[in-house]
Amino acid sequence: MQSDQVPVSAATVLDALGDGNRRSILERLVAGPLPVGVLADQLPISRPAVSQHLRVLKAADLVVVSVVGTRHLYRINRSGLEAVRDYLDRFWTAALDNFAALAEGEAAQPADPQGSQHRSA
Amino acid sequence: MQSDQVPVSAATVLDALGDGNRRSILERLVAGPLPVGVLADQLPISRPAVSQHLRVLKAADLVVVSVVGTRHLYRINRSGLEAVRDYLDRFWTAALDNFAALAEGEAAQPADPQGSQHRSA
DNA sequence: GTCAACCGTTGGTCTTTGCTTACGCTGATC
DNA sequence: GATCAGCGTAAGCAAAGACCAACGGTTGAC
Repeated sequence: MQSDQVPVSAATVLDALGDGNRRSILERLVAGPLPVGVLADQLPISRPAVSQHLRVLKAADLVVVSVVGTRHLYRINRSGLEAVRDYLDRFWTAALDNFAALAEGEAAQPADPQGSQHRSA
Repeated sequence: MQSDQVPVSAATVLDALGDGNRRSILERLVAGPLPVGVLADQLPISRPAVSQHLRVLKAADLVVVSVVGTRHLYRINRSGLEAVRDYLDRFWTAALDNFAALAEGEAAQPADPQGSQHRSA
């Protein structure tokens, strides 16, 4: 019910993508739909653990499931990816604006020795 | 040394973005560069906690710091965002290919009652 | 030189969360 | 109807990590 009308929040998707095993699951699903048991065989965790990760990924609209008999085929979904892309684009454009504003500020008063000398601690 | 030549891995960036407080920090920095103390005042966590989060964000190339006297001004950086965009684009195109391949398969043998009836658990 | 402001780091505590074992349910097969 | 394959869920436990207080270091002001 939450996979079509209401888009998931970017926070939910990023929390889902914040785990290495969940990213591994998605990378396996890139090659094509897979059932839970096959995913568990390809990962160093048990099948219930995979099932729990898939629940998180499904809540984030990153995967969809097709029930075929007793097999649950999971497949990558684009809805979750859209939410992240939009979220990141906000920072992207904002970083551009910040950089432009900073360049203007430095052009206005170019005398800033320390600010322009060291860039990383 | 890691902020320019060698791009950070998408895993590092996604792990960094997997925390709500770190995302809040980035959202504050969208409006412009801020020192650590001001960030801590705007967030429900202490200043050392903010400092630790900033260390993670800096390792992920999501922020850069400009030292001005005793003040450390943090600003959003695009390098980390690029890594995530590239990573997500892999899934994006792969999901498209999967969908195309699946459509071909269904067109080849459209007789699949259960597979097309229930789509979500 | 002295003091204050600002920040990074460390040690320790506690919450979060990821994993496994055990169990129950559904659908296919005979 | 009985049996088996394939999953999801709940409970308990261990590892990860997020948090704070205290400390030390550096810079600027006087």
